[in-house]
Amino acid sequence: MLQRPDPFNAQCPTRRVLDRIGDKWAVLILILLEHETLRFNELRRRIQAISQKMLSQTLKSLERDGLIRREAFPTVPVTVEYSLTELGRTLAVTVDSLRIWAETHIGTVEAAQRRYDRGAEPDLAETASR
Amino acid sequence: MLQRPDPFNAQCPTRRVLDRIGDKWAVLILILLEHETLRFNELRRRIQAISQKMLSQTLKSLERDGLIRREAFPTVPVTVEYSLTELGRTLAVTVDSLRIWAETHIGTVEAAQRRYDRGAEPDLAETASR
DNA sequence: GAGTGGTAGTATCCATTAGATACTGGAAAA
DNA sequence: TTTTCCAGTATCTAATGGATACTACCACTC
Repeated sequence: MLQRPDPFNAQCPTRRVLDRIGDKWAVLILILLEHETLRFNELRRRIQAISQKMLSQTLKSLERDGLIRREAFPTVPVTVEYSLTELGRTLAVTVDSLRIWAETHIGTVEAAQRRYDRGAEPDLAETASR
Repeated sequence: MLQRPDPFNAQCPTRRVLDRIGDKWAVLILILLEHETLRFNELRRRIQAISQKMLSQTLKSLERDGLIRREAFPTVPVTVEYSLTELGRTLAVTVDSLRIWAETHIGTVEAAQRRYDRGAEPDLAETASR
């Protein structure tokens, strides 16, 4: 390893990986595939408001990164199954903790948003001096 | 709580929260602020290739969500410090595990990409039949 | 036997978004 | 005196995301 990973350097590969992970559709797909194998249109129905194009694109990227496996069965019409690879499984666990965080703290976040939108200081009227 | 959180429903608030979290700039900012308080231009220098506009926008969203705190000091020129709130700190820990995942598995991901780009099956030449 | 719906996508176009660039205004450094 | 820094905003353009239509084949309904 030539230099230690630095995701804040735009050229560093870990940055590219983080950018991929930090993608809303990728996150949702990983979470969904964590517990079951799903087909293209099943994924589409589950992830509301995703377009076919984005689903197709995101699946392709995830496959390229070795995170998911695509298997096509020569049925009529063709059947395509998507599942996590071992690598993908390790990431899915991590990513799922984001979902858990969101579900746990959604109330606090929404309260903060209301406070902010009501037009004032988020916590205290603090504009300290130096 | 009227219904259980479902991030796959486009209307569910947890989905909106996940979308916010699943944002590459937000992820990087949270990781950076986990261990220190930083000012606007310091953040900009650290996060390579972020534009002022996106930094400004992302900071505003994170502040609105109650994840970071913005403090302005009436110096000349004005000094603005950004730090995590308690809520933000809980998220930063989770998000940082993404960075750790990326740094740990970057080699495997890059190998998978090379294999994929070399034009063939990612793992085995498997096109099973049914 | 015509129409509808399902399979897994691709192609195209347009709206939204991200990014590049220039600008603010006052002070300090070169 | 020109440049630099602070923390942004404003504007314009390039890239991206999303809506829609289409493929080709088959099953099912009417």
